Amino acid sequence: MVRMSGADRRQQIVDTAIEVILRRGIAQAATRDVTKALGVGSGLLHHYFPSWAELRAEAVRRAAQSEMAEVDTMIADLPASTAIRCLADWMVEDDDMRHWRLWLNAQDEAHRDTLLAEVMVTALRNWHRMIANLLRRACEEGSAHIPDADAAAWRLIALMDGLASTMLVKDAPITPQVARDLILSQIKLEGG
Amino acid sequence: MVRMSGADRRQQIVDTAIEVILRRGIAQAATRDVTKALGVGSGLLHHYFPSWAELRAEAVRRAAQSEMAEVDTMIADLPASTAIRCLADWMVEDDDMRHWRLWLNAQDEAHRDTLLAEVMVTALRNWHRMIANLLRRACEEGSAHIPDADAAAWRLIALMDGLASTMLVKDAPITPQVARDLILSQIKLEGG
DNA sequence: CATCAAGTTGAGCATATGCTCAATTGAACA
DNA sequence: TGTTCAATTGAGCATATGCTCAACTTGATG
Repeated sequence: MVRMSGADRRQQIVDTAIEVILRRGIAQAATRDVTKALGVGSGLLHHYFPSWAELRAEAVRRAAQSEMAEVDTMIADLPASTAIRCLADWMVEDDDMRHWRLWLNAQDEAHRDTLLAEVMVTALRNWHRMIANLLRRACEEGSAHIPDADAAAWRLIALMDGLASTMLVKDAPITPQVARDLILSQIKLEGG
Repeated sequence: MVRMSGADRRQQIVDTAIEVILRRGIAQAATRDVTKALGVGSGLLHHYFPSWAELRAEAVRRAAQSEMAEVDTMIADLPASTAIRCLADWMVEDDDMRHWRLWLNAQDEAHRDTLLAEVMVTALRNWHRMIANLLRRACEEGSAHIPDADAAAWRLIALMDGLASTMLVKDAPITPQVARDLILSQIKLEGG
């Protein structure tokens, strides 16, 4: 095996863990999947991460961060009203729902895993801040009248979570198209 | 071991499976937990159920049915406006969130398990019908003006799901009290 | 070139899980 | 009383997982 510096190897392991988790789902992903994908021995993984729980949490943290950053740049230069519609589209266009799968699986696993819980709470707060700010911007730009942007943001986030969770069930009554419409109608209800 | 008729034993096994699943969570519940709780051999379980997946699906189906029935009788004789507030309270008062845990875990597991997916889709449809009817009743009784009760019901269900899922995470920013307020404000937004 | 710290290995332990199957038990019935 | 068959047993197989640890390898350093 090629020899790497500690920092690089660590990074590479996290990257691979993200891929594995996206492919197999959090509950099904195992340390062996990661070491196999990297072609390294099992001991190497534990040399850098004391436990699978820690690696997993780190992977989810990084995945969540990069996803947030992606959306942030996507909507940064758009008028708020456009950005909001973009967000609804983006939620549905996620190919094969991979990112939603990651997010929802992680949320479920977080009910049992303290490390993951911390990661999810942080990510959740970040999403809330971003969406609440977006709603406030819409008000300032005159394209919306939302009395309580914080509450509205929580409602929107919960709605998206709930819809996504249902969409992922086979033959669910909620299709991506329906979900998108429900989100847009919710935004109208909020005063958008 | 006491000898039982096939039908009774089957029933008893499902009952015990529900208890075990409520206590340990779906992902953590194992056949051994059920047989141990019953004090029977492992073979007995597989004599009545071809696989753990089938028993598990049956247990979730029955749990969901009895929970729906419970709520149904709770709100049947109330005025719609009161019933709606009752529902919001009921969601939050679930002691230790056991039933939400079951519902959310099952939904997550349903992403991978076809049998569970069928159960969840049926349960979801039932909940939607019940809530949509409740909203329509509120309109008839003059306590609400909701243009599209079906869409409103989907939004409410998704909102509850999303809020519950967040609430279950340790140190989450959404407390039961906040969740209750968000649901009630959502109902107002819908025209209730 | 010798040394040494750090990267790396992988067999293997401990544990957990679903499920099988040959054997045993007991209740109902003739 | 004896027969029959469904109910029941439980050791054990196959598989999967996280993690350990003694040993090995390699690149940098003096």
